[in-house]
Amino acid sequence: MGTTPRTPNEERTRKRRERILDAAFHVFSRAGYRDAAVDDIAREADTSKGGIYFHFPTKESIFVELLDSTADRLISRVERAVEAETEPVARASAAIEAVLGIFSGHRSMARLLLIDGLGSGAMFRVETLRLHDRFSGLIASYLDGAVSEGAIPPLETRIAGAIWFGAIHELVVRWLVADHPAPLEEAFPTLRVLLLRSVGVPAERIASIAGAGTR
Amino acid sequence: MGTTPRTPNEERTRKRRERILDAAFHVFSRAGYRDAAVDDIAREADTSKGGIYFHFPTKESIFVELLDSTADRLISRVERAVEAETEPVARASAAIEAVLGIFSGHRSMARLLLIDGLGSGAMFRVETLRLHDRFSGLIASYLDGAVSEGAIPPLETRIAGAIWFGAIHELVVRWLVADHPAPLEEAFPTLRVLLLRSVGVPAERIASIAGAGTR
DNA sequence: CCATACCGACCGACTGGTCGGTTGGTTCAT
DNA sequence: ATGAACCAACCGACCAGTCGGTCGGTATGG
Repeated sequence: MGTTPRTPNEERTRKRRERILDAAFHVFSRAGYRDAAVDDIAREADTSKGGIYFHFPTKESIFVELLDSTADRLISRVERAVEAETEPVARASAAIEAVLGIFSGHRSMARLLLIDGLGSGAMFRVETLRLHDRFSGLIASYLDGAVSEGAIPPLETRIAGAIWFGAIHELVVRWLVADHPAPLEEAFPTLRVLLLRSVGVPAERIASIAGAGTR
Repeated sequence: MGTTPRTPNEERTRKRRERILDAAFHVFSRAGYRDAAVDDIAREADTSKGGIYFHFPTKESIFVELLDSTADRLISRVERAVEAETEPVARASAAIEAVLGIFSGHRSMARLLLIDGLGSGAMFRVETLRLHDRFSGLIASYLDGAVSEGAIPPLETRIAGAIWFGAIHELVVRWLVADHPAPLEEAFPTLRVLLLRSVGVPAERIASIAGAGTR
């Protein structure tokens, strides 16, 4: 699509942008949006503030682009993991596991996505909530599938999606802020059981999926 | 206890502090911590910046004191609501309802407690997480009670507490940020069913409590 | 009853520093 | 040589915290 480097110059520009975004990612996830100075990003990207403002109109635009592309990547990875399963409850379970696994392997990504978004200003709150919506919408769609296949009783899947997301969010945030790394996957079995039970998956079914999912 | 006003001067000082805290509460919950200038608080409290710095050492100290006292009040209100019930599952249900009800009636309190805390800086993240801990610890203790009375099967109540808190948190944050007020209590029935199911409360018991709780 | 001294509470101008964004000039590939 | 890419220096706004000074009330003592 738009990724074809017509001239070497365009390629160079693309590389530079990428480098700035990478640096911004690191600085933001280390210091948070407010405390990250554009000069810091410039230093980390081996460029200058002016150089950055040639490629991006505002500091905010860097952050938004970073949030969006990161969320895109994350969601597509979850979707890919879920495609491996066919049965709706197993899909939901796979989604939970995928999210925890990805975050577990990318602490700073998690930090950026889940904590810094709410960082400051109405602007960001809206942006971050859009992100929450994408996730919980994804979950809700799996739950809708499970309902229509009769795997679980009918329920307000929008609310359930939000609840699932909130539960996962809280566990990840705790893991992020805790000093002791305390492996995130450790909480997965309990989380899976609670979430599946919450939407009315029968106990036997949970047990059977548990066998496939945990090891 | 310490509330005896020895001299009229002490009383006056106490009043002044209180007035500053009230103003800070309003300004913080309107603008967020970072965007709230101490001058703004001074204006709202009908005093001056110097006046504020006579009573408080730093801007941060105002915020922390505000967070703590607000959380204290909130938690004690929840505990009082829960004391009315004796049966452990009903207690948990009452706790959920109480939290939603209180937040519903105090939007700005909720905003301050749940959103602005994560606002900025590691300092605050720690402070806010302490608050999350208090809540989810409270929930965990109710769940422990339910487990020991045999009302629900054994489970990792710490994790379950975090999950419950995360679920509630997410719903409240959505309600806070949404433009349309969309009554918070509306989500309560779904939330209660999902949370109670998640910890293994039998369906009949949930139904019986539902009758007592919703109207 | 008044005058002097004193003090806690309070004020607002100022300081020091930070940081987003701009600008005018320079480098470099083509 | 020409324009895209880049840079260092700079600007202006903002803001937490400080400081010298004011003021209303209270205590003292004559």
